[in-house]
Amino acid sequence: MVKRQSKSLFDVAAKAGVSHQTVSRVLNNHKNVSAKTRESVEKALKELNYRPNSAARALVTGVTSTIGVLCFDTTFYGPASMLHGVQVAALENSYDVKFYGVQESIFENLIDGIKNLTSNGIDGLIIMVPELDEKILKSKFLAGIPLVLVGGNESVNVSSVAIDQYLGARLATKHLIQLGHKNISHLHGPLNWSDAKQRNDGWQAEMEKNNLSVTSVAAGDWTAKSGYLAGLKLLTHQKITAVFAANDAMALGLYQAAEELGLNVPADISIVGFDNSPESDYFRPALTTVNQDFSATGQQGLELLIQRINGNSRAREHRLIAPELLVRGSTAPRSTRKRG
Amino acid sequence: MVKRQSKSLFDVAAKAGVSHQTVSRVLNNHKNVSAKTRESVEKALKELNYRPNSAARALVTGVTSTIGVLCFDTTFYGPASMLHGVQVAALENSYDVKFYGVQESIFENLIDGIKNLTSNGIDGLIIMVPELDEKILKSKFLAGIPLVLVGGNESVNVSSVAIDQYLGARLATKHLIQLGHKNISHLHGPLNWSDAKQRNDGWQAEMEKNNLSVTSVAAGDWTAKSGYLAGLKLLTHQKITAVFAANDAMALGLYQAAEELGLNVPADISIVGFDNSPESDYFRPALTTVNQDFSATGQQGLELLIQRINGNSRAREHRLIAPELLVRGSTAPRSTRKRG
DNA sequence: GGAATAATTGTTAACGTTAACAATTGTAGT
DNA sequence: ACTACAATTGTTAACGTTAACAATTATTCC
Repeated sequence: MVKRQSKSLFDVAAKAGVSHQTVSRVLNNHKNVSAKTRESVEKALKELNYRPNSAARALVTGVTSTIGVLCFDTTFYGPASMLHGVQVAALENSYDVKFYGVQESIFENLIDGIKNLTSNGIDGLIIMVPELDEKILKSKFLAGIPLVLVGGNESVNVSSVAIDQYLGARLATKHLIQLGHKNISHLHGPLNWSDAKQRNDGWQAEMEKNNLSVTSVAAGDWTAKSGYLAGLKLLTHQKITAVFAANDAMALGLYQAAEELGLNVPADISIVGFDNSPESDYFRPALTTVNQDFSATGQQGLELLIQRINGNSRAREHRLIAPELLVRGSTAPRSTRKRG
Repeated sequence: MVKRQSKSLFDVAAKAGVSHQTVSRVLNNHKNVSAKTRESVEKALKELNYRPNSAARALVTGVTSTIGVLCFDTTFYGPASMLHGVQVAALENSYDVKFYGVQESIFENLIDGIKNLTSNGIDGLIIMVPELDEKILKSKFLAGIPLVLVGGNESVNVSSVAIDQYLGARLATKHLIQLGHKNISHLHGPLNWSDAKQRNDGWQAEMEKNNLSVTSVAAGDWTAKSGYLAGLKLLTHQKITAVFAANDAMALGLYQAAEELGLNVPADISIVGFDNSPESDYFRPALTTVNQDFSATGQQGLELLIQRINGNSRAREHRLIAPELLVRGSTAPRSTRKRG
């Protein structure tokens, strides 16, 4: 509780022989400060190693130059990269970033996080969690706070940026269909995650469009292990010739299961992942996957938030960033040879 | 610049029919508030949806309940996990976390980050970057700020927590030696990273202790790709029977190179990684690697920082957390059969 | 029951900054 | 030189909180 006493405007003012307000003017680049005074103030500023007290500034202006990020607490590649994107973008726009990570994206935790972040410490908030109850957005704690949803959740009344998961899933599925596959499983993530849900929907839509059955699904939890376990079950079904996994880690687990079952990827089984994690190009075979531009997402999320903070646009905006399919070595035309 | 006008203590006080100071007492759990007034104040607090203004509080107390984290801006598994560990620990101790990520850990960037973080907005600082010039720690901007180095850097005058990279590297190397390998390469990370340096030193020390040559080394940049490229060169040397890679991603790249060169892991080449990334157990073969307890590191770093903030201990403390070797499928006794 | 003391509440000041306005100084035009 | 106006500087107040002290009310003890 030792108070770190740093120099105040008054100290600088005394040294420069001016009033504290003049020092403030120099600091904030106001015009109407004569070159001479500006110079002597800047000299004093430097000599005293003055740094502004952000709390005092925030108190009087109501502006903190800090944005809050409510995110899910994980090191999964996808969420971590998105977070990273926001952070880089914030820095470029000289905003500070305050994080609050929830271990589970349930109502109470999210509200706690929002309460914490919004106690006047931030100018705006980015919410970036796997699932989001619409009720939360109506919370009184969010009243008046510029808000942007990044990474998956949507709501008519709130600006948002997301990568089009639905499209990504369709691209992946379409690719498999074009290779001649008909029995295509989907290994989805936790369906309470909006990303998982949308990838699942995309797969389903593309399959149905081609009159293919959507009965073969398995549930994973994003981890390689869950992919492996699901794979052991899925791949014993003779008919399955391709699996669309909802992320790269689970796809890796599938590789392992395929190997144990004596199946070759891609000769016997084609596999598509999602995320384009940096290692996926070095899986053997290299993984066909869906690339997402996480930094663009972060960048644009921040852009929208700054718009809202500055009140430049009254309208809500919803942006969707298109992902792209990267075809690599884990997918091949459906072979006619019998498995087993 | 729209000032979000929230309720102040005075609004609550008026509603409850007491003075603002009494409300403050209720908020801060002071004793000597009668049950009756406390109750009515709490009612008013709730009805008005009061939330304290942290800027005002910080201004008068000098305490922000926020710690700063200066870190390297990356999504590499190691650094990202460490960051995650700190964040979780901070939340548990009800500290907020402010991040500043540098793209390159050079002097100017780090000083910028320190300036930014320390402008009175934080109670203490955790520095967690790949390399750290001792000069930076002497910077006037750090004067008086509780400080802890986490994750690799050390300095006599500053508390620190790190995972013992040197020990980890020795464990990995020793394991290979015990399996009978003699020509053991090391694929190191960027040697300006203290972690990379220490892993390299550990490998070297263990090799020399056993009178083995330390001439076969290659340089990577932590990515799988760099591991692959290095592997193509390293593994063409007939004598090499084992490689210790400085992280898991590079080890994965080595797998790929080995495969292309027609070498079997582990029959022809044993490979050890470092990090125990979640996927490493599903590399084929599963990767023998060194596990690091990142969350413990974050936890203890925060613990030390809180000690310094509270002034409980005047002495600097240096903690080293022991990593452990996980033996999996990528290492095997040196085979006597000829390669090629 | 009255004094002494403890418990509770209120009042004023302070934190360091910016905003609003007032005062001063400089400059240009007649 | 004198007025009008612009440019520069200074003074005071305010942001919302806690700290320090003062004032009041309740309790205890003889």
